[in-house]
Amino acid sequence: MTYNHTIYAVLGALTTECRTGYAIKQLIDQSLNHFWKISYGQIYPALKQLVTDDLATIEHISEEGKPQRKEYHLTQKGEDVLKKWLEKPIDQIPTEKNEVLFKLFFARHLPMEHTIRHLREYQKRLQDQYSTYKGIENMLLTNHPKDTDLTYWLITLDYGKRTTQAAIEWTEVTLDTFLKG
Amino acid sequence: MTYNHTIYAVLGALTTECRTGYAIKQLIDQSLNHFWKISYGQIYPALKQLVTDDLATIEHISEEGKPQRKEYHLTQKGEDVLKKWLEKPIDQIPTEKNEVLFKLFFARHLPMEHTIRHLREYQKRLQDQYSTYKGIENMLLTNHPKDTDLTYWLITLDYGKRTTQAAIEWTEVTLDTFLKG
DNA sequence: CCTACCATGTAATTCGTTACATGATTAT
DNA sequence: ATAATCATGTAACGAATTACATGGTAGG
Repeated sequence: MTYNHTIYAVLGALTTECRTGYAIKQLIDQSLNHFWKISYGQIYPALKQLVTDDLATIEHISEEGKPQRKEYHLTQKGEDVLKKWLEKPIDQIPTEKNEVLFKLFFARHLPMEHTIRHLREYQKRLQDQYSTYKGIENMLLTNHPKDTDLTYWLITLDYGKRTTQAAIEWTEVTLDTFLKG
Repeated sequence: MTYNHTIYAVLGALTTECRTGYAIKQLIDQSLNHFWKISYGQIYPALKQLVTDDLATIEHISEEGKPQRKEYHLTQKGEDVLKKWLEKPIDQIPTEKNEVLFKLFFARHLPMEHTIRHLREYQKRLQDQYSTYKGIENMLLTNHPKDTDLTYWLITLDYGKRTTQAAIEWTEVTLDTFLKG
């Protein structure tokens, strides 16, 4: 039996304190945002399937003064399925679809101003992204200094910082060649 | 009227000497491979739509001793639609889905060997990718020294090289922390 | 002969986003 | 009041991959 990435993402999220679909969405948005995205349209059907396939149990909870919610917990089978997948070698290096490079490539016979504008805009966004990473990093270091998970979180952040920094440097040298060359 | 990226990719390809669906696939696989992918299942329906919408003309060609083929040429309208899109600001910075970071994040309570294995495997692939970029670069510099398109090709290659190099460095420092720390 | 390459296409399936729909609670 | 947050879901749509199906030509 083979599952898709969404299932593993939800299984993974359920190894943390996240117990509801809502909380899973939050976790992934906040912690994995720069290398993984997910929508409610994926999460809720996935949770349903987990229960059907005995990978998780569901618990309906109605607490006084709180909205009704459904808490999910991994079963042994669920943990096994996740672990097995985590051990498996990585399939593909997926190609990121980069619209800037795409436009750059096909704009080679068009006026250079457009390209320069795109590059400046892209640079700005990359810089914002970099600032966001730094912000999260500082937040983590001051607010969660004991957490053992911290290391792993910082490692994925470091990846984002390094690749973003490299992309920023690319925009700099590329803008230089266009403006000076 | 708004089109999807596939349409623009095919329009863009038709600004080069590519005239058939087969040639378009080859161009994108060879030149845009590190930031764009496409399949025949996208190309042929797109070409059909281009003709329907008057963005391209079709020409059935039967040459002696050659397989039958269909040559497409951009119309003025096609060129206009492409140019207009190329000028438009970039929508989104899409999040690349990174399975290594994903597994790393969720494997934080699992034995470290798995993670180290994944990192080494990833590093190897990144190094291969980097070599490929260098290979293409050298090929371009020796074989197409006059081409004006060359600059743009080299620029997109440079992006790939820089971000890949940054990712390689990340694997190095991360492996270090796991092995020494 | 057989493999590689040139060439075109469709259908099924999977995957993901977006819009829609609902409703309780908390803080301002 | 009302906005923000917590909470759950479905339906429609769009996009992309994969498998399938076909057939010619060139070179070893």
